[in-house]
Amino acid sequence: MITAEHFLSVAFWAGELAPEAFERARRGIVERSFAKGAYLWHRGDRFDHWTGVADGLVKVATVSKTGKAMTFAGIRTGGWFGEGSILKDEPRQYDVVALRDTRLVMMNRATFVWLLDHSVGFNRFLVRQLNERLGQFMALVEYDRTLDAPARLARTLGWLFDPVLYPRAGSVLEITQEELGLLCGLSRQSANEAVKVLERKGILRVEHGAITALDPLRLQRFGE
DNA sequence: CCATTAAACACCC
DNA sequence: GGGTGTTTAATGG
Repeated sequence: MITAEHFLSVAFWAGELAPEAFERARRGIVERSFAKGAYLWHRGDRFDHWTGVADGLVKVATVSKTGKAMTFAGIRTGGWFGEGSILKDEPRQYDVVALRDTRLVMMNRATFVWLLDHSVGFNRFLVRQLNERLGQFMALVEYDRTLDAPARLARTLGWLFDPVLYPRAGSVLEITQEELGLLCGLSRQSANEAVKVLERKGILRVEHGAITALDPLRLQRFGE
């Protein structure tokens, strides 16, 4: 179980819950740490928790039958994910890997279902999040075939600066170019090159181990 | 061939 | 020490 302050600090949507729902949610959450490189779960696992990133960075990916790696999303501190498997009560569809040392907060299924049945605030949050994700996945369709390296990196970054998914995130993201490469399927050199192209275009600023988004909206739509 | 990447190295926060 | 910029050799489409 986690404290009320901690809950509020890792779940921006917790503020939308009525007192009873807030308390139920808090009691249904436990925290757990994962080392860099560790799998939070594999495709096919039964993992009965809805999950938030309290601190860290995580990659949601799969490998196709032909062996091709495919990244669906990166989740940074403050992000919540995995509601699909809980809602449908089915095994995980994707692998999830910690790209750096990461602390997770995990809500058990019974609590999630109770919130779904009793909390309007929780449902509003979920609908908003699912709708936003839908938009991202539609953008993924053209991602692989038609976009060059800078455009792919820009969009990957755009998701990490999504104001609906990360309303308190601000414009600075602590991320290394190696981690960025892992997220969008580029080598470190290519990620470095792509990031400099985008800096020259004035839509972001590169710092040591961090990226500042000067224009988050243009990041998401880059290459359109 | 050309493009990309892994590996190795030297800087610098 | 970890992250970054660059070179070089290997790799693969």
